[in-house]
This record gives sequence, C-alpha cells and structure tokens, in this order.
Amino acid sequence: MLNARPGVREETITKVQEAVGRLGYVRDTYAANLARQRQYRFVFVLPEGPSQFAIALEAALQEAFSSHFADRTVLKIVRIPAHDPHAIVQILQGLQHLPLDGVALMAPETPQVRDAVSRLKESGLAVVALASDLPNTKRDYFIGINSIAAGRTAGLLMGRFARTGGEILVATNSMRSRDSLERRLGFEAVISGEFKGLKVLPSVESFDNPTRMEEIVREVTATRRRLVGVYSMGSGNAAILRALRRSGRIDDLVVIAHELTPATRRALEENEIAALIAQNVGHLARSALRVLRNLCDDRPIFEAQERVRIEIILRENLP
Amino acid sequence: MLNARPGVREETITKVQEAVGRLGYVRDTYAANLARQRQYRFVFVLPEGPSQFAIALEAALQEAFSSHFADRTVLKIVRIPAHDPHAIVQILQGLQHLPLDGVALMAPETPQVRDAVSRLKESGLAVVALASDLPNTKRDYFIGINSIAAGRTAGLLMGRFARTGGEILVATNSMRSRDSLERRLGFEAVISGEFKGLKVLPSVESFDNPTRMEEIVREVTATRRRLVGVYSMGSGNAAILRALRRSGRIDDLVVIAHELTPATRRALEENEIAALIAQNVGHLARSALRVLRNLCDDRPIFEAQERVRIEIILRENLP
DNA sequence: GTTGAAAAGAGGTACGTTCCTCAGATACGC
DNA sequence: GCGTATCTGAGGAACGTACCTCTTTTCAAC
Repeated sequence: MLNARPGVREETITKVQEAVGRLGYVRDTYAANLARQRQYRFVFVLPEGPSQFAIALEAALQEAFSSHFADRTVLKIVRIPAHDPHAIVQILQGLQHLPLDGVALMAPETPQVRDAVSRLKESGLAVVALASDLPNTKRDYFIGINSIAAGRTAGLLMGRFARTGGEILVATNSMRSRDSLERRLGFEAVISGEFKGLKVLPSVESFDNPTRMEEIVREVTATRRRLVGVYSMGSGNAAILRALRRSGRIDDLVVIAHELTPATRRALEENEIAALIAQNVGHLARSALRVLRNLCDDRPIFEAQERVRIEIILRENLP
Repeated sequence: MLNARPGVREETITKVQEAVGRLGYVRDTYAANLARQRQYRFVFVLPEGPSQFAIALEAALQEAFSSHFADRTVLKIVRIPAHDPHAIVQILQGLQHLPLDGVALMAPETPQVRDAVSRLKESGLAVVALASDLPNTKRDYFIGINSIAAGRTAGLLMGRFARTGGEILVATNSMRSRDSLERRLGFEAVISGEFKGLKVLPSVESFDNPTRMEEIVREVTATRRRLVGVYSMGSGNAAILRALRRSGRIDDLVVIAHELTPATRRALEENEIAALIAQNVGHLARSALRVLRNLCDDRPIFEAQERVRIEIILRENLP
C-alpha cells in the first residue's frame, strides 16, 4: 500500500501519507527486503593484471560481505584488459543479458566504453563509475576522488617538502588517461602558482612497461642534476623506486606517489617516499555497494557519506 | 537451536554445526533481530559546552540514523561537564539504572571516572571509550586515534614544513589530559630525533580560558623572535589564531592544529594553518555504534574496519 | 521393569513487510 | 434497475529467524 501499486485512489494515498506523518512511521527496509526476497545482483568490472589496487578492492569487497554489510547481495567480479577498449565493450555487452541489477565499473574512458556504458544504462541497470570517472556517459554516479584536487594536494606537499628550488619529474603510465591528465593539471597549477622555484618537467610515460619506466627514470636522474622531486601519478611505483635507489639520489629527492600498496608502504617506512596520496579502498567498496543499492530501490543517495576523501599518508600515520 | 540454549546435547550441537558448515548457511542477522524484536539502547556521553567536536559527532550520529545505519537502535546523548569528575561520576552512576545495553564515553581519564566505568561494566553494559582512551579500566574497546602517533604525524609535518631552524610553540588546553601528554610526547620525539634545527618550547596551557590563551600566545610571539611554528594540540584554536593574526607573524609561522571545525577550516583555506590532524567523525560515530552492537550480541569485532585513521588535511584536500 | 524427572527436539506463532487473492464498491451501458 | 467490467481495499500467506510450548526420548534410581 505504501508502494506505488497501480490503482490506488488519490484520496486514499493522501490519507495514508497523512497517517504516516502523524504516527512517525518509518519503514523497516530490512523487513521489506525479507518479505520481498530482495536480492541485489551486482557486477564489479575491474582491470585485470596484477594491479594492487584491484587486489585491495577485491579484499575490501570480501570484507564487506564478511561484516554483513553486503547481505542480500550477490556479487561477481569481472576482469577486463584495461587497454583493449574492444574487449571491454564485448564484456560489457555480455552483461546485458545476465540477470543483473547494477554494475560498478573501473575502466579508462574511451568513446567505445562511453557507448557501452550508455547501453548498459538503457538496459535498465544501475551503473557507477569506480575510482576513475566516466563523464559524458549516462553513469548514475561516480565514486572516487577528484583527480585535479588529488594533483593539487600532491603539488602542495611537494612545494612545501622541497627545501630548495629545482626540477620535478612527473611519471605516469600513460598521459592518455584522463586521471593522469587531471592529476598533472592540478599538480602543475599549484607548483607554478605558489612555488616559483620549482619547475615541473614534461611527463614521462611507461606504457605498462616497467623496464621502460626504469630506464627513463635512470636517465633523468643521471642527467638532471637539479632534480629535487618525483611525482608518480599512477602505477609503476616499483620500477620508479628501483631506478631511484640505483641512482643513489633517492634520499635527497622528495618522492610523492599514489595509492597504498605493499611496495609504497615499504618505501614510506624506509623514508624513500615522503608522502602518499591515497583513497580508502574499503570506503570505495562500501560506497559502491551502498550507492548501487540505493539506485536500485531508487532511494536518495547521501552525498556526504559517499564522498571519498583524498588521504595523505606519511610514515607516521600509516594505517 | 543455533543459539546457546541451555540443555542441548554435545552431540547434537556438533551435528548441527557440521550441517551448518556443509550447507554454507549464514544466519540472517536482521531476520533474527526482527524475530527477537531486538532493540539496542545506547547512551553517548559527550563533553558539554560549545565543543565543535561534540557537535560534529552529534551530527554524524544523526546521519547514521537517517541512513538506516542505526536501525533498531535507540540513542540518548548525555552531556557532561568535562572538568568535574564528581559530576561525571554521578551521571555515569545514573546510567546504571536505566534500561540500557551500552555506553560510548568521551571523558578525560581520572581515577573517579575509571572507577565509574568499571562499575558500568560490572552492571553488564557494553562500554566503549570514544576519541579519548580510558586504559586501565574495564572498557571493552577504544575507538579513536593513537595520540602518540597523531603527535608524531604533526611532528613530521612540522619538521618538513619548517624551512629554517627555530622554536616551536606547543599549546593545549591542559597538559593534565592524557591525550595532550601523548601528543606532545610523539611530537617531540620526531622533532628531536629528526629535525635537529628545531626546538620545542615548553607547553603552554589555557585551562579552558580563551583570553588566557590569547594572552600567552601574544606574549610568546612578541618575545620569541626565533619562533617558526605553532602546534595546537587541543581546543582553543580560535583564540590561538586570533593572537597569531594580531602578531602579524602568522604568515611566517607553520601552524598545525587538530580537528576540522569551521574555524580551522577557514584558517586552512586562508593559508593560516598549514595542516590539520583530524579524525573522521562520521567514522567514529559509525564505529562506535557497530562495536557496541557487536559487543551486545557478543559477536567478534572487525578490527581493521574500526581502526580510525589519522587524517592529514591540507588546503587542497579539504573534504 | 517401572517410575519420574530432566533433557531433547518438534511444532507453532510472531516480528514488519510485500504481494497475491478475493470480495466489496463503483461506474457504465442498456 | 440490473448486469457487467473495472476499481479499490481488506485479508492472509510468506520471508528467515527466535522463542515458547508441548511431546518424546533418555537415563538414573528403585
């Protein structure tokens, strides 16, 4: 009666509404779901490969289930080859014919992916972009941090940590990714605006090739004597750190990287990395589940709760 | 049958357990609570007065209720005069005769409070210490950050942000509080261990008197020409900031404070405060509720989820 | 073997909700 | 006014669990 059953008189509705307000009734969502035998069927689409981030996210989802947070949800995790838009599209297509309520998607933004997402939406699924936004698609929600703000935070830290003027190396996997572009944008804006003594060098890219990254960093450290800092915007931290250690200059450089992984944690503990910009993966996972559920029941989303914080991690506040 | 009903044969128990394992049965906590008409009755004991922290915490609790996080929970918030141990004890005594399942307590540690907490425990309540730990009591759990680590984090930030050697002022409400002691301890350990050029001055205390604090800070800034930084460990940020602004030196000092409040937020935005050490109040509230519930049902506590992070907030990553 | 008490388990009801069924109400055409 | 078709709303079963009651089983003492 409380639900929009077709064929209830207007008058009755208002009468019920009024009584509801008067008695202070609040619906017991859980009893409702129990009665309805509600199941939330979600798929999480994550990049394949040995991505520490995806591993951590999967662990966080596991955690959500073990703590009854994800009761009444059935979850499937699908891995996609992050750099093959065609394959991604194919996999997303396949989802349309599954009995499914929602999809959380972490994929680089390409025109093909955009189209595939829009088609998912049209087939009635709830879709959230995870960690990396997909603007200009019909995705319902984005859960992750603002890349520009993350870059600005890194820039501010770099500027304050660097004790002398000099050059900053910015390294990433690929500048074709929107996240990298935005991080650099934010980083550079702060450095050039507030720290005149620092100069940000052109970004170097590894294109998923650790050896290549190691080689580039080796060369830069060898030739750029005025180098004072390194900002690693994406994956490939291990290779960068290896090259920096070899160069013998790691203790004199301010290194700032993204995401807490076993490698970055160790480097932080060893004072090799000065600071880490991270997002709480557990929060990301829970947010995605909560938002997807709310979308399915078309209930409102509590924006404040879903805002993912840009965390700064130093040696002393490692979680 | 699944619950420890007295008078079930050993053999039957193991048989059931086995079947449970085999079928992969997981209890639907919510259906159980529905059947049992479970109500969790908690009291949150918070310091009275215009504490921004308490206000934020209250808002966070409100939020938990509105997002169905706190379903089946009835909550009462009680304010205590933080500096009157006798009154605190009296209020805690009063709780024992209420129909109650658990208490979350934020109170300075004194012998009287310790005793009162132990008595609460003995009357069968679940008790968690909130924000400020109460060791050497029978409290079940502490939800908050490690003060020594928080102090160390502030120390590391101060050391790296200060561009020249000099003196650091440490201000607090009262060094009689364990939190202040520990924060200073951690702060000093890092500074004296790693930043030889910096010298931490003896702590100054306001004893809940903003005017006094303002006066002290005014004097220190006027006389200590080598002052390079201020670490505000507790409340009283507004008074400290006021004095620093008057001194005309605020732009040359590295100011680090605790907790995100309207005042500290503004100062951060204005570049008056360099960094803030904070804890996520929303997380604190949800953790407290979750832990209390688990304690009541004596279910295990998921430590990793309840660990409160030491957040570092700069101008660029303000939430 | 009988008795009786205690232990074990089976069965039914209730929790707050949804959804289905069915009966009563209403409207409409003749 | 009557029959029929459509609306409306009331009533009950079910969801997964707990808890109470009642019957059956077990076991010790005689």
